[in-house]
Amino acid sequence: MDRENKVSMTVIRRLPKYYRYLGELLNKGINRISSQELSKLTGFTASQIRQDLNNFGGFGQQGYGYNVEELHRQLGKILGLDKDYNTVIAGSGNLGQAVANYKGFEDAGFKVLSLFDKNPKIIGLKIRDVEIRDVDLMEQFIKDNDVEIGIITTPKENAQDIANIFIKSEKIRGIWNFAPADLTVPDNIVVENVHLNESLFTLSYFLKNYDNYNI
Amino acid sequence: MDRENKVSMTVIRRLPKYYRYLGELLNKGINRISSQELSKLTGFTASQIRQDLNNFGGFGQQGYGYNVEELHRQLGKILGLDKDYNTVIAGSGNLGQAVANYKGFEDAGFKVLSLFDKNPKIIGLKIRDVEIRDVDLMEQFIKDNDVEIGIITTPKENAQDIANIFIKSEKIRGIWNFAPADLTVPDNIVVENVHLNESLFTLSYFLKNYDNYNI
DNA sequence: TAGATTGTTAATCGATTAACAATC
DNA sequence: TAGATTGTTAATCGATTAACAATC
Repeated sequence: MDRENKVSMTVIRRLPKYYRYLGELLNKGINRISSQELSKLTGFTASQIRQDLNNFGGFGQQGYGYNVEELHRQLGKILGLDKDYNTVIAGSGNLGQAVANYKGFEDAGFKVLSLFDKNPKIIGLKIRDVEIRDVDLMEQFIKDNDVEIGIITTPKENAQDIANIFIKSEKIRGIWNFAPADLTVPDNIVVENVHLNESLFTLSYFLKNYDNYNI
Repeated sequence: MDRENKVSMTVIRRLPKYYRYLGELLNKGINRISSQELSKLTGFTASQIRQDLNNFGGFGQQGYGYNVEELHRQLGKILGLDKDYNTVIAGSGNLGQAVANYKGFEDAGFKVLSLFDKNPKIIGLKIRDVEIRDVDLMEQFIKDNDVEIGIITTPKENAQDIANIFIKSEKIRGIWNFAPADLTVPDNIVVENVHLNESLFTLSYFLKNYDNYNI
């Protein structure tokens, strides 16, 4: 990683898509790809793809292109997918359970150690071997189990309180926030938001303004 | 809406956030806000906020700022939230159920008429008054009920097949896709993706490369 | 009126695209 | 070697920020 000039957010947000397509190519047994072919798959221009990748190093070879397996592994490393992460989920409703069940996450090295909730009716239940515990036990659990990532799937009213517990634990380095609220956290904690409302409203915008965008 | 020069994607993606904060201000009974105050809330610059809003018209007043209620309503209209939408959910696992249960969507005018699945064990169940039906009945259901939005919460293997049913129905105008796959659809259908993997991988990137970004 | 804040133009900054020499 | 395709520089395009006259 180049410490001098940090890579821009627009580039970083494209990396997971490259990674996904390279994984699919790998599964198909394809072991070589050019920026032009990758352009057809991803919809980004070949020029942009080469620019993006060269932020991290010269992974290609003139006249040949890129080795799929090599590039996939390199991108995985760049994205931090070469290690495992312990996570907990705060909020054990449908969304929390959906995240806990999502096979793709475990495959990528994200391990859900426990769910938490404040509803006594569901505390003690198990979701795919993972127990739902009382949220009052969460801070200690995080400390005891070296949990690095906290996932918030509570209603928005409780999101900041949960974030505060994460902060207080002094173990959580990243928060994956599904609540439609902007969290206040110290500088050393990374927050990634999944704001479903905002996504749906964008869809709705394009439905309404369709005529302006397609002809 | 200005038919001449269409508004850029970067602007559109900020609108839901404005809308959310204005809604919160409205609930607090605040009826006036300046671009500078809105800047403090949203994190966008005051200049950018004024630029963004002026894509759609002059909603403010010199020396005063913006009327919260008026701006909130205008943004709702711009985002197409001034009407209701009928939706169906294909894939009735945890994620589909989570979406069906999400109170905020119904409040915003998105009505889930039915869930669908191919698993006989869950067909017939009800999620909050909404029945899970056999996916084989989906196309006809969409036609019979004027469904405009199709939501895909199936595994990625089935996502394109579901999209094809949506297309075939000739009623669906927008697809909200939660499967980690890029769908192929005709030009007249809008697709909005929620790629949870990509979001999580971005978080993971920043955890790994934290040192380059803070200090 | 005086003060505040918009709407809008101009300047800057950053991201994308084009082009091509390097080289496998 | 000839052809293909990268890595990288330069040109273009678009988005953000700064500045300020207009005006409530």
